[in-house]
Amino acid sequence: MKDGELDSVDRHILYYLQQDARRTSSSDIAEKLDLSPSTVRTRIGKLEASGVIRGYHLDIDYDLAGYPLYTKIICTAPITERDRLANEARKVRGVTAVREIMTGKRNVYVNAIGEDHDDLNRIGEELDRVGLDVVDEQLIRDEYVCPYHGFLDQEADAQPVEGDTES
Amino acid sequence: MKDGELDSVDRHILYYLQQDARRTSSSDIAEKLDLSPSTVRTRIGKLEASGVIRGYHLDIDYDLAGYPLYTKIICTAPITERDRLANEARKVRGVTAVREIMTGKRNVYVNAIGEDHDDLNRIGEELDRVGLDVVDEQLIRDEYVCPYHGFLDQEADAQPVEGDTES
DNA sequence: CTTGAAAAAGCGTTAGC
DNA sequence: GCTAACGCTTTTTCAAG
Repeated sequence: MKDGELDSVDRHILYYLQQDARRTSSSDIAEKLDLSPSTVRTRIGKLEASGVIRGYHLDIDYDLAGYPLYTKIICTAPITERDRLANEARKVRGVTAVREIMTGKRNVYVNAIGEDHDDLNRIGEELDRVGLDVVDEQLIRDEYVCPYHGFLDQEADAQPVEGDTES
Repeated sequence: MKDGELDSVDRHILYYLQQDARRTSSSDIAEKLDLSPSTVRTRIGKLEASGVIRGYHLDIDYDLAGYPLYTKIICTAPITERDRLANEARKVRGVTAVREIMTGKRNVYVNAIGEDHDDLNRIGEELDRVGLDVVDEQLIRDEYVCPYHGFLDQEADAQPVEGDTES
C-alpha cells in the first residue's frame, strides 16, 4: 500500500480502533460507518499489512500496577548511530518505549520502568554500555494517551467534539 | 482492588495482552497459562475495573499514515497547576499523549501530530493559551513501543518463557 | 477456580454487483 | 472496490460444582 493514501473510511476505522482496540469489532465499526463488516475487515487487513497499524497495545497504569518508578531517560547518540542505538535500547529490560528525535543533543528518549532504585541504576548503566549517553532522568508522574482526533474531520472541520461544553 | 496486588497470573495476562491486545483472546491466554478461559476473563475484568488496564490502543505508524509531523513539545507548568494544565493539553486537537514529569522546569511533555506547519503552530499556540509555557519542540523521527518484560519474570529471573516447570 | 452446556458473535470465503 | 450470504470457528455467557 502506498504512503499517505488513507481515505476517509480508513481514517474512521483508525479512529474507532483507537478508542478500544480490543472490543471494537469490524462489525461495530461497519455499523457506525454504514458499511459491511467485510469491507471493514478488508480495510483493517490492508492497514495492518501496509504497516500503518503496527499493533494493538495495552494502556497500563503502571503506578496502580505496583510499579511506581516509571521514568523518562534522555540520552544523546551520535546521529550516525542513533538508529542502531535506539534499537539496542529497546532490548534493555524495563524499557517500554524509545523515541528518536530528529535533531539536537537530547535525541533519544527512553521510557522505562524500574522495580526499585537499583533497577533504575541498572537500566541507566545498560543504556550507557550500549553506547547511549544518559544526560537526564526524570520520574514520570502520570501519562495520558489520547486518540488522535485528526482522523475524524481533517478535511471537514467545524465539527466540535463533545467536551467543550464542560464546566 | 488494592495497589500492587498483582500476582503472577495477572502479570502474565498483562504480558500476553501487551503483545497483541486485539487478537489475543482470553482463551489464548488461558491455554498458555494452563488455566480456564473463565478465570482469565475474570482476571481481565478485575484488572480493567481496578484501573490497572486503562484501555487498548492502536500503535499507528503516523509517518506511513501520511502524518510526517509527529512532534514532542516540551512545556513548563507551575507545579500547582501542572495537573490541571496537563489535562487541558489532552483536549487540544492533534495531541496524542501527555506526560507529567515529577520535577524540573521541563515538566510537561506533549506529543502531537500536526497536519502541516501551520497546524503545528496552532497546537503550540493553543498550549500557550491554556497556560503552558512551551520551551522546546522537536520532530520525532521514530517511536517504538515495547512490552514491559518485567511482567514475566520479575521475581524469578533467567526464565525465558513461562514454563509449567513448577515442582 | 473449574466445568460444560447453549447462545452469540466474529471471521474467511465465495459469488455477484 | 463494496456487498451479501453461507458455513465454520471461536468466544462469551451462565449455570453449577
